[in-house]
Amino acid sequence: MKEHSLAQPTHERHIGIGELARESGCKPETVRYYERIGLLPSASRNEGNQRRYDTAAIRRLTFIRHARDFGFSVEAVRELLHMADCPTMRCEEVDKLAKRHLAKVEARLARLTAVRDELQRMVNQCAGGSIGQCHIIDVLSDHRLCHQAEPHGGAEVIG
Amino acid sequence: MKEHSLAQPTHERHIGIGELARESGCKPETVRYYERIGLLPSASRNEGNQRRYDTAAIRRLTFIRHARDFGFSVEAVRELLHMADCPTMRCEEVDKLAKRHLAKVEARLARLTAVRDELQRMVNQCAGGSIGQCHIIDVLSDHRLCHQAEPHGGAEVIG
DNA sequence: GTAATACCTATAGTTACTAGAGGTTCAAGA
DNA sequence: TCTTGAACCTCTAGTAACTATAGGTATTAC
Repeated sequence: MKEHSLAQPTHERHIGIGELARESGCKPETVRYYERIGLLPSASRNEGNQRRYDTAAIRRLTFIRHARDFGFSVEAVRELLHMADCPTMRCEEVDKLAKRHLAKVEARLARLTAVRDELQRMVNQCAGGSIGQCHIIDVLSDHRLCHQAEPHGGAEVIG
Repeated sequence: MKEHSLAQPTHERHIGIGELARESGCKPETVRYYERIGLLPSASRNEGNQRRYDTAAIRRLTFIRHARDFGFSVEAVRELLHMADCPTMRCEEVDKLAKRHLAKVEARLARLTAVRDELQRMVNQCAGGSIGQCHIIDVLSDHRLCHQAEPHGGAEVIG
């Protein structure tokens, strides 16, 4: 079965930061940022001090972007990268990280669904009069009018 | 029918910032922050320069927290407050704001659901071997293994 | 009176980037 | 070869919505 490492040296192709960014779906500033915070190793430079990347870098950045897209925090991505760099390690740790993350996503999903339902109710009940009789303002003003079973969590539910 | 204003002067009760925070489910620092950015008016002070609040302030802060809990941005809350302060205004604007927000919530919900499904698939397929054969690392490394119909959006999906 | 707690201001830190200023290098066309 | 425009460089500051810290004052309970 295949073994994957995100740091294999390859000599196939050397591209600039712009192309790397385009290929992995982010911006050059973000690539430099990831280098600064140590998610990407310091890139090699050409004569004119510009960064050059090989396919290993593309793979590593794609991994990072993909993990970020799944909602893993930068620190979690750092851990995942570290683990992916040790292919002989047992994968229980990865699994634990993924499961913990899944639990967070599910909690957030439940909360967001409740918010959606309540917003829908609010919007549906708007009769279109003056703000003095507006149901939306009512719901936002008075916690007792809220149909949600659970109390409101933090404001970070949506982002 | 009742009219609600968030700025009615009342003289029932005067409480400190700690109690206000407790009653509306946030921290004193947050209350001061809201005052600083103008969501709450400058509070009156007692002899010793400490903020005192009446029930109107409790109502206003509850409104703010509730709207934030629903995921409205601070700027949207500022608009909602402004509208709630004019009870004779037509409520179309509030309705528009709520509907726009609902659309955002629904988009986010769809995305988060897709992420949840993929995470679940990832976790379920973990056979518990070494990281070299770990399916989770695979999925994160290789975009082609991802079952999602839509391309990944930004990393801000989850917060 | 004293000690614990609550409060005050001002400033800096958080997350994960993004944007800007001001300057250098590269690639293509005339 | 020269020139122009895009891409690149570093460094610093800005974003959202708070949160935390430092260093000091006020209030309250005993």
